[in-house]
Amino acid sequence: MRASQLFFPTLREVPRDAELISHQLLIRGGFVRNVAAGIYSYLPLGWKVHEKISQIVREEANAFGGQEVHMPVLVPKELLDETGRSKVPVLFALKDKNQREFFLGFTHEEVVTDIVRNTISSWKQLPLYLYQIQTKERDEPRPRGGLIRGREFTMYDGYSFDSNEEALETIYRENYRAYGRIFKRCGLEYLAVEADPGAIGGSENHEFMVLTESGEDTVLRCGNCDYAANAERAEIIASAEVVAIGGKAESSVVSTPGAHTVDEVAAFLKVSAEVIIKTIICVADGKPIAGLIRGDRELNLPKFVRVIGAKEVELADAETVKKVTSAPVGFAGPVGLNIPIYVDNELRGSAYVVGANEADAHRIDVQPIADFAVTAWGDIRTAVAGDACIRCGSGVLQDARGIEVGHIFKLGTKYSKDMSALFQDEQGAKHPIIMGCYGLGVSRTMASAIEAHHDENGIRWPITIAPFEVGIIVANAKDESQREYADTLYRSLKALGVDVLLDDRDERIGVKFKDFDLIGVPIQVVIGKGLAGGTLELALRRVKGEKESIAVEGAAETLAKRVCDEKALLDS
RNA sequence: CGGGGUGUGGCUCAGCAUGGUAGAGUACACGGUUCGGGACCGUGAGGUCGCGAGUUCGAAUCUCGCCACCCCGACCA
Repeated sequence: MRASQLFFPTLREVPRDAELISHQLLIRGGFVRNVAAGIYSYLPLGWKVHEKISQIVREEANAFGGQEVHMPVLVPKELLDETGRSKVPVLFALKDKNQREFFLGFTHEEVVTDIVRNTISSWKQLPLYLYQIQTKERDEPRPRGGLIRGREFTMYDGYSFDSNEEALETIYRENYRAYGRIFKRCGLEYLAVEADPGAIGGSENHEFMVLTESGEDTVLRCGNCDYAANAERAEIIASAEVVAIGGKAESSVVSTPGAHTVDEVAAFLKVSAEVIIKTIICVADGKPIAGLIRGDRELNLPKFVRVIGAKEVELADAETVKKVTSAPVGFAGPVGLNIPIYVDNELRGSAYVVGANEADAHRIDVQPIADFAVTAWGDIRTAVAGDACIRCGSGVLQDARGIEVGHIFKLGTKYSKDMSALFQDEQGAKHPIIMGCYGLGVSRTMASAIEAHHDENGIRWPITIAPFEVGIIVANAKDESQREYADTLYRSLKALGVDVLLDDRDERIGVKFKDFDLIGVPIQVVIGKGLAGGTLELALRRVKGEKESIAVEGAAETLAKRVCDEKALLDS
């Protein structure tokens, strides 16, 4: 491509509405343009990157026997009624001219299961793996960060169909490995972590996180074994035993005027947050309950739901808190509380500080069981760095930030049962097909790559997903010999299969450097004053400030080889 | 959905407190000078000041309502 012909409207300044670096650079580099909240158009450069990522995903899915299909964006309501998912809140809904109801596809389990149940009837037709790379529509409560979380985005979604658990295990591992290869080829450092399955259900599942400082998720991994989990999901080893009760000081109420938060209470009483207990009033399936955790910890709602066996748990509003504790928010405590009290495993000590259930007062020297009834103990707090590893017991968890770019699930028979997708075994007996689903955010991977690879001048695309592999800069567009040679080199590189951008614009060289750095051309060649002496300059975007000299003689071959070398660094 | 913020040529912003009919930089067009890291001079074109009411002789500016977008939280299949 010649830059003079290429539509890539770069921006000098940071767009006002873009906060995240990937969002800023995608817009500044002319990759995407915003249309509405969470909805973007891809311009030529953006689409090239998008398609390069898609192609890598496609190749890896095909490699384990995946077959590409393409399902519709419009999904009839009746199909989602079969699994009850027509009530999912993020659905975009619309009607056709006959008032028939449709949704815009947010994921395609029902659609693909419908295809399979109408075509598959025997164990001999399994296994089957179908996938698509398609636009998904979700009316997210809060789109954010450009391509990181959009309402319209591109997702790879794969679906496996098997007749037995072993086969599901096999295809699940195939996907697990393929995802690893995909992110590696895209030049991304990733981590597969155990995760909460959420409402999609199923048993085993893994999230694939791209590790970057700006990630919105916290992941924990063991320094000793290979355990890794989303911090939300990571389990915590229960304390060995309950400390014996007896001989402890009588609890008493002290005045703590204006101290609502743990920090304020800790400062006022001159104690550490570790000896303060947070009493968090929640509503579980309509009934108030209390969850007790250490002052410096976070209550983990998914864990809490499992411990108490409720369908749904949410934080109580201020009014409920007042009704239950007869005190304003900030002074709730377990002593004298007349609702079920669940206590985090960690709180096995004595002499805690808790709220006194009256304004501006806390109670000190409190011990669970001795001073209040414990409905049940449980793991209800969110794990943090420093906690012991649940798997090996000896390692300590370390934290990192990540962006969730993929999530794979063993679904089991959840959807096949709801939709009667059955197969007959060798004996002729009918069973629901065993399924798995595998999602990978293509557009989110694109943004994540920028989050992971950028500097103050712009994007540093890994060469495998860069919009161009090599960029040629003509230093002086008015120099006939430079222009002619650049054109020759450009044609030679194209003939060698190199994806090359020739900057033949009548611009000062500074403009060209800035644009190339901004859009992230990985290998940059300058045809300048050295041409007369038989040399060109070569710079790598990923290496800062270094230029090397290469010979004009065989330059195209030299560059083509460099492209291969750079790719090999990622593919090894 | 709760909290905060922002809407003024394509882009980034000033002007608003104390109303008098819109300005800079950049980008764009033309001319000239430049030419190895976003050049300089000159000329020119480009704006229903988010939308709608209201107050006023007069509203970008004051009042009320609405909308859009961004950030934090809730949520996130």
